[in-house]
Amino acid sequence: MPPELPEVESVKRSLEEKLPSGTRWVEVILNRKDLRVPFPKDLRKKLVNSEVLGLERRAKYLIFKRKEKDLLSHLGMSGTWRELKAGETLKAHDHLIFGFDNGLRLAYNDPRRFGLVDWGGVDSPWLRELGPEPLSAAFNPAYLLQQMKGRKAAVKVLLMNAHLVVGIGNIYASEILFLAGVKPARPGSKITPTEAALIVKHTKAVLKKAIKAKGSTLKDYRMVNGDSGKFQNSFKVYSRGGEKCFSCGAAIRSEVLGQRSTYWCSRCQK
DNA sequence: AAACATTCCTGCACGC
DNA sequence: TGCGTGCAGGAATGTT
Repeated sequence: MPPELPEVESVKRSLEEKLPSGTRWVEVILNRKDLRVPFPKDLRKKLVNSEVLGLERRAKYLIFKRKEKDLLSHLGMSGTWRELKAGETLKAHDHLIFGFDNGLRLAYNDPRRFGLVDWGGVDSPWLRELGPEPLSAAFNPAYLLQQMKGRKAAVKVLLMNAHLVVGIGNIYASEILFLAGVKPARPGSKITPTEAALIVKHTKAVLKKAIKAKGSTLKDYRMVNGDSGKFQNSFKVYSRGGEKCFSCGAAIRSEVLGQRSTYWCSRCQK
């Protein structure tokens, strides 16, 4: 459930309140042996009695920092971490349970199992090859323009490429390009310096707004306490195929691009 | 019942 | 030629 950057960031923040630095694992229960990849064999042994030093987010990964190896969690398409209330019975697809010495109990639920839980810090294979964070100074117009140069892939597909920039998925890619006034199918090589600057500006703006709204809940995504995000109420184009553009009134178009449904206004976006 | 918020892998085409 | 890179397509899976 928390697929894109704002959702993972919101999960991280909601979890931080409940997991102060120094909290220790006291319970680790595996209800199956794998998600997208196998759980580490020694997960229980290595976690129990160790401390959570803090939580971090890199791209769409949630990181439990420890003195020992860090623990990574990726939520795939349908993963959630939720707090288990006292006496709460487990649900279908509660694959992993963590208990902590402050009484917090967490369940990782993931029907489709595209998520993963594995060891790994910033230098791990999971994180090593990733591009810059979109909210960092490294993601700037000059960088984006250079990355777009000579590439014939659609700008939307490139924006969703984690080697180029992380954290942008199918929802926010459409939203960003609408605000930037750029058609999603435009080849990267055709992006002008002015457009690159607009894309960078609106990427940062939309992601920040979405984080403030605690992400977008389409169906599964929830924060640790079960709350929904609110940013879905602010979508300008995503999931609005056939509806009127809020800016110009034209019908929002929808087409599959790079195997993902894509939404845009053919009048506002060039 | 086709679609789905993600990522990784394969295979082909192109260019040096 | 051979190699590296970019890009398209497919797969993993359960739910609605």
